[in-house]
Amino acid sequence: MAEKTTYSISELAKEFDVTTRSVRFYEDQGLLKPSRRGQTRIFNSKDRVRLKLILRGKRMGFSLAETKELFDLWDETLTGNEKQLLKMLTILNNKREQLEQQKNDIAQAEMEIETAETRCREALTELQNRKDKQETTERARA
Amino acid sequence: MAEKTTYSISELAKEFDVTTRSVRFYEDQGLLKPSRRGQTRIFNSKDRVRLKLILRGKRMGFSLAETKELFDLWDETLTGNEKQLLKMLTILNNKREQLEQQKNDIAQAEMEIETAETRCREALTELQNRKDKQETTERARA
DNA sequence: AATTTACTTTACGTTTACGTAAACTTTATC
DNA sequence: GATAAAGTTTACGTAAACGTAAAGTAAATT
Repeated sequence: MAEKTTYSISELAKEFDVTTRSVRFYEDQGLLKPSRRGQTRIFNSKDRVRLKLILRGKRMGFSLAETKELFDLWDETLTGNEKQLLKMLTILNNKREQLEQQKNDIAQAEMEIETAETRCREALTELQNRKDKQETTERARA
Repeated sequence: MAEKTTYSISELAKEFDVTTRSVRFYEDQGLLKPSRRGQTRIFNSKDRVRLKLILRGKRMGFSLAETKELFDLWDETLTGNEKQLLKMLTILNNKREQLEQQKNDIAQAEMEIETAETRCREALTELQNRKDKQETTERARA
């Protein structure tokens, strides 16, 4: 079972549930660099990985520009001298800190969700109790 | 040391490092509801909490509209009937799933950062080795 | 009293991330 | 060979989240 190595625009769009418009836009912004057969775009597996990263970035609140910056930097790094490599290391550390912040945010949010849920359930049983009580008084009157 | 209960717009802006413009915009969009003394906005601690939540939401990739929806829903829930409460519970579950997704995203990102860092370090020692080698050959020639 | 400082409203401008329509070409299918 | 299906470019439109400028008010300071 060989790995598929090229993709059409609609294949990628379908797989990641985005519009072809979006994919073209990402190319326009320099985030994807498909080759061409005639006019038609041909995406390879590197493009596919990048698309995945773009979307994950979005979910994490990154702008396309930020994601592009990362891509570019990484490309530079690969061909890079010592300075580039060191720069990349500091950037990676920054990203790490960002991720820590996000983990804290998520943990907080989870706690708040639990609190909210507890309150909801309490309010529900409260309502339930009142209903029960009303029913018994009604029965008493009968 | 009593808790501070009211805040000016600039106090809040400074504390959370946003512009007053943003704070006014959030009010405009119905996310904050400060009272007034004359024309001047007076924010209470509930507003302060909400501002904090707004910003955390942003870091987590939520739009203002989404955050507002949550605020509104929670307000309704507090005064709410059974239907509202049940609706809130399902929404809380959805949020939980979103958070799970984000945790996965973060975990992935962390792994990729580690990989990237490793490659960087390898490339660096590689460069270092070449430099050392060159120096020794130079010394040999002397 | 004059000025500075902090606020206010109104309103137009800007960037990001696409949507949508129009008009055209290439490729696949009957 | 006609027609549909998928792809293309060009270009204008839009919603979100503010920035920024203008012009005025209120409160504090000198």
